[in-house]
Amino acid sequence: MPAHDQSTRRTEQRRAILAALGSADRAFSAQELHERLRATEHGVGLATVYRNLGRMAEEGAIDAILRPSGETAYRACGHGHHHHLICRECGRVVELHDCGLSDWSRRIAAEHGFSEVEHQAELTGLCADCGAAA
Amino acid sequence: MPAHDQSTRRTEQRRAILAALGSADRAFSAQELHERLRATEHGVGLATVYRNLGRMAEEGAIDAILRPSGETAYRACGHGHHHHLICRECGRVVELHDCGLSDWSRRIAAEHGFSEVEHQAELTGLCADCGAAA
DNA sequence: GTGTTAATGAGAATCATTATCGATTGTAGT
DNA sequence: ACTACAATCGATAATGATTCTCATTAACAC
Repeated sequence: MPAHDQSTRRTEQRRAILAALGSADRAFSAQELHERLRATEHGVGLATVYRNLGRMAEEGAIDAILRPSGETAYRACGHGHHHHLICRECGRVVELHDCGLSDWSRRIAAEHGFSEVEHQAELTGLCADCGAAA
Repeated sequence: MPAHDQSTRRTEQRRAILAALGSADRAFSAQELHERLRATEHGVGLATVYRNLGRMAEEGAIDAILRPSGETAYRACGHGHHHHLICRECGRVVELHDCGLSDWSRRIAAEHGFSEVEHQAELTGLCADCGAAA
């Protein structure tokens, strides 16, 4: 009889990736994460890091943050709609669950005849530590 | 006697690029622009397209829009702080000079001890035409 | 016109990301 | 515990966007 399996498997690598993301309060690109994991016990292949980050982001398990440079960084986030406040010096990320854009977004969209609007926003600045150091 | 020149030169290519951008109400990636210019009178080299778009964006002459895929698209925009409302079907872009985010942004930043905050926001949706077609 | 030098263009190089494919390894069923 | 088999892995080739190289071209001050 065939083993009719099609669910997501719990692999050592996926666990390592989630652990690494979960223990940090900043976002990592696939490359950075791969580098970081290489130092630990069993390194994880680069392709595997990409695969898993991509999948997890699709499933909504983690958040994808598009950097100005064009690379994608990922972060373990709380669920639900939220935005990010990112320190452009150290990369620290603060989750903002208090979204004040819905009204503005809806109003603007209506004014221009747009439907099914979604908004995407990010705040960048210097966090308390980095701002003091400057 | 040395020709002590160091300002930006008015080249045929730069003019072509600006003209192509100015005549459209949507954003183009460097590749798209290069493709489009190849059809015209004198084509413009890909490297030149990249160089000029990059420079113009730096100088603030045009706006850079980061697509979800990671590529950068450029558009001739009015000056001053503004956001974009983009149709995710046809790519049409509407400039929003009415920014309702400054207060929200400042308040959030202050709450978390951040300084020198900047915000970046984009609205995506279906424009009147594309929304009707769906 | 002439000289200087920024700008161009064809192609090589780089960087992030994705695809390939044989070797592993979870897991359900025994 | 044992087996079967597809999901996953990992090394590496391939892709796609962007940047760099360098010889050639062309703006523009004189």
